[in-house]
Amino acid sequence: MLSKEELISEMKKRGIRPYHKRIRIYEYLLSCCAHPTVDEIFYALRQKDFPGLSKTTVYNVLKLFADVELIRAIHIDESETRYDVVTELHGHFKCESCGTIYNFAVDTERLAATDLPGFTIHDRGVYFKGICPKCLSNKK
Amino acid sequence: MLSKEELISEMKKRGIRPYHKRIRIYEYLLSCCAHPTVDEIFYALRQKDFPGLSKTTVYNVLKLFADVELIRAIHIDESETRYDVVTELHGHFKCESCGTIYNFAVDTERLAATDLPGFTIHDRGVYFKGICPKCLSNKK
DNA sequence: GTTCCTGCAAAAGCTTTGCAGAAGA
DNA sequence: TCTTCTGCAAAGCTTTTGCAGGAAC
Repeated sequence: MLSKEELISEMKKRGIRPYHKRIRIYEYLLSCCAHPTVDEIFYALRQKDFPGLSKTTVYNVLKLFADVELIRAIHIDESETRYDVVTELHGHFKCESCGTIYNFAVDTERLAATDLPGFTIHDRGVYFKGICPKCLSNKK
Repeated sequence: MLSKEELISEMKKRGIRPYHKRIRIYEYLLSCCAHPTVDEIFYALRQKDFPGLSKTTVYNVLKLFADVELIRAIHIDESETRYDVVTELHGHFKCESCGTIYNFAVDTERLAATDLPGFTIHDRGVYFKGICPKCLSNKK
């Protein structure tokens, strides 16, 4: 977990200004181990920090963060964009029962070696869907 | 490429009725090497075969096909669902410049072995983004 | 003081739903 | 005939846009 000063220098490094709300949204993304939707971020911060927060601002900030590659948008399913702080490559598993998204390790070497001659790759995503162990045991 | 009879038996095998429009939509998906959006399918078929075709019908049929796993929905990007006939596992590369989606081979064995103990996996997707060779050479 | 952000409201996609009429079995 | 599908219109969602007021530098 980065300190507030590190968050700020991380933003400045990427050429965006460390406004108060941006910092809180970034902090929330880092502290929240899940992969929140815009709604989750919006309601959590409005309740905790900014009663007058607008959803538009959340959209604006997330879009800005994604543009400077501070975060990554995840489109594992239709009709809900989720966000993830950028770290090393990993896969996302979405449980079709409870909706939770889990991270898992992927073999970066192997994935990098796939047959795309002459292609410039900017982004790689690995998405699995199924049922998580928690939901499987609940059904029994 | 499957014959019409094969298409029909493929549908019956999965418990759905081989109506005329369903067959044509299925044929279109098989003949169209790209990964069409609902709009592409809709306009192509309305022009060629069914002047009175409704977009609702296209949505309905695609949803039905996906439910019986005749096709697969691809969510590589926000705001546009694309469709792919189900074959063996492969990756999708979306060109950020021209929007084309290319297939590529992925190492199924390796992907299957990732660390998800106790998870039931129904669907696996590998999505890359970047610039395709065609667009790269156009820029030069 | 000037620039840039925030937030409201409205608009813009894409997709789903409800229902009456039509087609298929 | 009876079931199931089709298509229109309207609604539902998420996300984007325009613009005025306000905060930051």
